[in-house]
Amino acid sequence: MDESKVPGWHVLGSAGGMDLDQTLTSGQCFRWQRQADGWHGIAEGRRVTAKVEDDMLWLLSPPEEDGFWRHYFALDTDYGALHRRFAASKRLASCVEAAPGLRVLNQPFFEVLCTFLISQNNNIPRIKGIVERLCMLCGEELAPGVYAFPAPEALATQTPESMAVLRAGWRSDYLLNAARRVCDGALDPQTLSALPMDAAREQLMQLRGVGPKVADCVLLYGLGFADACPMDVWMKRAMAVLFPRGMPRAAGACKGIAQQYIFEYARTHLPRGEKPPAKPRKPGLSRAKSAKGKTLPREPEQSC
DNA sequence: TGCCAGGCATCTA
DNA sequence: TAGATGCATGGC
Repeated sequence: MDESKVPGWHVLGSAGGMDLDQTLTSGQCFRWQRQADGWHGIAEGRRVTAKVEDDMLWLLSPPEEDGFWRHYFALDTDYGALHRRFAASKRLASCVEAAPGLRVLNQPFFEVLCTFLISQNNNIPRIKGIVERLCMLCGEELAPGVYAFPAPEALATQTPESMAVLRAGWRSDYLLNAARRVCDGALDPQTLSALPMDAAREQLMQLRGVGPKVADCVLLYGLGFADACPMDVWMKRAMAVLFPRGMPRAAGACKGIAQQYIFEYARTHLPRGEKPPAKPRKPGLSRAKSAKGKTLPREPEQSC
């Protein structure tokens, strides 16, 4: 037996201040569970248990998968340096203070696409439930009762009838269509990654069920477009973090997303020591929310 | 029990 | 073109 393939606890590397609780509960991923021995997760057919001790990231996984997880956890991004730069901005410093251990994960494209299609007009507990049922329906069984996220080919063979068990509502059609577009080559992550970000966003939005929000999440989490965060989106999210008064019930999730956007925006847009540009003035949030009287209250501007 | 959710497509004025 | 509405389901 090849000993190198035996899963065992080992150090992947310095955690660099990463906090798994903050990162894995921020709403960017949906297949992690906290258990007594650490965080249990599945990505791209790989199972792992992860924990941070003394700022070292420990994994219980086959060592040959270390490269995958190093990329997944973005261990090569120097968040310490980022945080020092953020200190120049009151806004960013507030976000860092709220969740200094938050990191943006690099997740598999198809998993991100599907989970964020599921996320629309939905809440996180239910999103997780639908994702788990989807994996049980057509994902590979990695261990008794443990399923990988479905491959596009496996999902594409499903039907609206077979998808009914997901209880995902109209989102099932979006999932089927997305899987089939990936399978027929019309949607290819490598091609998308090679495009300029705006072109990649435009192509994603050709997909039924993908609007600006879902497209940006796929660009950011699933395609490595770290700057998939237009200024107005960034500022909307920042508002939710810095001015929580009047936030809807999902404030926790909103905060997580806000911080992720802020980190990535600042990382790619702010030259060292430079202040972020002024916030453009925009009307409130989405039309639908305004119509329902759920618009976040506007707050006075803060200079950064 | 009823509101609302990490949107989006479609309809209407 | 902007605003309104409906969509399926379940968490809270």
